[in-house]
Amino acid sequence: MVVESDDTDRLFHALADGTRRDILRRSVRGELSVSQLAAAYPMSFAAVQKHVTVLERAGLVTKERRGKEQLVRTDPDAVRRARTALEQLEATWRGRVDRMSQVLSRTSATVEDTPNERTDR
Amino acid sequence: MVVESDDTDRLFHALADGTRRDILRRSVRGELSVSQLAAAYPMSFAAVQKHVTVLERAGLVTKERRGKEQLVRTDPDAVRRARTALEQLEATWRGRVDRMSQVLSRTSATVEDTPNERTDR
DNA sequence: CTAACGTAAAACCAAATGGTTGTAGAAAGC
DNA sequence: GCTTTCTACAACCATTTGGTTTTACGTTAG
Repeated sequence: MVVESDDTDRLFHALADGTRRDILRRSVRGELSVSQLAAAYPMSFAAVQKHVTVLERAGLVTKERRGKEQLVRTDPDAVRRARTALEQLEATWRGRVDRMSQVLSRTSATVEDTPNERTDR
Repeated sequence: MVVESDDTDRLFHALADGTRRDILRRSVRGELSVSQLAAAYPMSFAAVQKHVTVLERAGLVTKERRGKEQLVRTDPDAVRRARTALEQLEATWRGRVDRMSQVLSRTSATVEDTPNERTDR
C-alpha cells in the first residue's frame, strides 16, 4: 500500500537544495561529467558527487559511463512526475480525487499512504 | 539578487515529508485546530506543532486564532507557487527561459541565484 | 609501463531534522 | 475561583545531512 510516500519524500528532498536544482538545470543535455559539474561549484568534488547521488536516488538524474567519465543527464520525465505529485496534492481539494485514484489504482499503486491515527495517548 | 533560493528550499523541504503533505491535504478547508490535527497522527502534539511551523515558514499554511484554538489553513496559492517553481525549472530546458525571466524581472525578482564558480582548488 | 585523470567509497565532523518530555500562559468551562 | 484545554517554547536526544579529507581503483594518455 505504501508506495508513493518514500518516493515523494526523496523527490522533494532532492529538490530542496539550490545546488541540486542547479545541477538539474545544467544536466538536461546530458553532456556534463561529474567532474565538469563539480568544477562549477565552490565545494569539493566529493560533495558534488553526493548531490548527484541524491538526485539519482530520487530518479531525477541518470548516469551514463563514457570511458573514464560519468555523464549526468536529468530525466525530464522525473521532473514531470514531481509536478504530477503536486497536482495530485491539489487535486485532493478540488474534487478530482475520486476519478484520479480510480485511474491510478488501475495502473499501479501510486496513491500516498495516510499515517495511522494514534491509538495510545 | 538571491531571492528565490531560500524560499524554494523551504518550500520543497516542507513538502518532503509525508505527515506534512497530509496536514496540507486536511487543512484546505481551514476548520481544523492544531490539536485536532495532532490527534490524527501517531506522534506527540509538539511534533505536529513543529510540522505546522515548518509548513508555515514555507508559506504553505497560515494560522488563524479562534479563541482558545489555532485553526490551520493551507494556502492553495502557495502550492501553486511550488508547481510554478517546478515549471520554471522545466522551462529552463525548453527555451522559454528568456521570455520568462523578462516577464519576471518586470514584476519582482524571483529568478533563482546560481552558485558561484569555485575560484580556489 | 607509468603517470595522470575521473570516480567511488570510507571516515570523520558540525549543524540541522524529527522526535521526545516538561513547563508555562491564555482562554473556556464548571 | 479553579480546573481543564489548547498552545507555545525550551531542553534534550538520536539520526540525517552536507560538507571535508583520504584512500583505492579503473581508464586514458604519454
